Amino acid sequence: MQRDDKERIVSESFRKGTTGSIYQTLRQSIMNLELYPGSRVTETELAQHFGVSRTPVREALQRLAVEGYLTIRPKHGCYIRQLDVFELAEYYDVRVGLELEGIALMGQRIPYREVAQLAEDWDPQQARYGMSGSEEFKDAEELFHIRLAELCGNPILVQYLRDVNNHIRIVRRLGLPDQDSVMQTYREHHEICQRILANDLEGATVMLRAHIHESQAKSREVTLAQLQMRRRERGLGTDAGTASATPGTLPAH
Amino acid sequence: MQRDDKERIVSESFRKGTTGSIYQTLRQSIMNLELYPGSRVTETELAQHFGVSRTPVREALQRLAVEGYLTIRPKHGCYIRQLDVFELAEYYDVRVGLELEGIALMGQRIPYREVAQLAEDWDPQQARYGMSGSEEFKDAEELFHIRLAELCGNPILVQYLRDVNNHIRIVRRLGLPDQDSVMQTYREHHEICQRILANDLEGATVMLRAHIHESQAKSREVTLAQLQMRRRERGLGTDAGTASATPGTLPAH
DNA sequence: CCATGCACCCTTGTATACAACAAAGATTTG
DNA sequence: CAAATCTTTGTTGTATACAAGGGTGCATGG
Repeated sequence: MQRDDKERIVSESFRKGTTGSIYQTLRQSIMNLELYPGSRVTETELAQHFGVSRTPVREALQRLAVEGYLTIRPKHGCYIRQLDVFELAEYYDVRVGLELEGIALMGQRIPYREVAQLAEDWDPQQARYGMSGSEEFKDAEELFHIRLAELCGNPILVQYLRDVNNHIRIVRRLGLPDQDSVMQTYREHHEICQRILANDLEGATVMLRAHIHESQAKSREVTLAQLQMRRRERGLGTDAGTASATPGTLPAH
Repeated sequence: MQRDDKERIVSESFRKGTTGSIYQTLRQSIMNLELYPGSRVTETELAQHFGVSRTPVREALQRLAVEGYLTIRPKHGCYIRQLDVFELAEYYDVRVGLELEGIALMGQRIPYREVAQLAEDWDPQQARYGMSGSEEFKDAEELFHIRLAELCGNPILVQYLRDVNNHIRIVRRLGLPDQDSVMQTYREHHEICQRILANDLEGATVMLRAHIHESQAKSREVTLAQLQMRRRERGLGTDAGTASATPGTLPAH
């Protein structure tokens, strides 16, 4: 019937209602590292925190487990998924595979108009300097790659790319890029579009691959630094708070 | 902690227990087209059939929905996902992206021993003719691609490839290949390995791309034919049985 | 002091009861 | 007769009660 049921379900049925909001809140908390990787959460605990029964909490947790955000140890508890620098690097490589195939799929039928629009959006001349270091820039950066992939006309591929992005967004948001990085991103995005417009798909893929690999390298640094920092924080705090994620660390709803 | 939690969860926690067995059974039924695409199932119905309460059934359905095997219309029912030839083609293209990146990731560190083993397994000289048209051959064919991908050393990529395979396995099993197709598969698999061993990654990717595209084309024919056939069956049968999947169509447990 | 077995507690897994909502059909009214 | 509304029925969404299993700590014996 529809091509992207997965996304439909997410937005329509899961985002509304008790289960959906809990799922989303938990996912955000994991993303923001408010729920520290490796810490344990229990269904009862979360149910009390959200003021609902265990049922919707359980469903949200099940879903998060399927999607890889946490691990359910049967009859024992849920553990927030660990950040693993190697694993994150692997996600970046998957990104490369998907995005490059996206370019390749454009083949001869290049959607010039849309690519030109993207190129314009990322014209270094028009770079809004206020965006450096902001969340807004991170979102825009991620969106560029999604948009580009969408132009290949393969919704399933985009769906997978979104999934990959969900997993690396945690670290993607950690580092605040300096002005130079922002400008470089603008240049690279712009150049990639230009290559596509010039029918040089080969050149575009080479650039895109390099571009993602740069992000990969940066993410690696940032992750290590962040983990170090958090670990130090934990080391200083009371040891009791580290074993289980206290409900207080979750945002009030 | 571990790299492939997703797979771990599947095998450890989901496959055992009530929820797990129901999940697996339903998934199989969907794969075998025993639950016809588009038909509706209800939680109560399935619970009665399996002799359990709605809870485990519900969890299994939720999971199948997240994984894209069915669509949950809120407060209305679950619909088995439609087979869509365009969508299937898209999954094949994602496969291309992932598998090709897998080859690329081997880079300079080619695991010669393992590739050589694969090449030997698919030596056309040793082709077991009895396999033609058998389920065994389909499994082996799918496994070849997984094995090859595993050699790139990126478990996450393999995980995604497995997910893609889960979605196209439905149609992959439909057509029974003739002797010629089997031999051709042997030759191509063998040749791809040889290229890799000769350090000709470029050549290997070209071949692999063509190889998958052939499967894609075949799957397209087979799907169309199968859907036609099933539709004719449905047209002949009682119309009552088509609206909802009767429990009788599910395998006894 | 160490190993081993046991008991308790905590957490998940399942069953059941109830509430809310949507769709389809009956009924009423213009 | 048609259209709109109300009712009824079926289905999912949530809450709660109970069952089962595993982990930890303690006691006990060597």
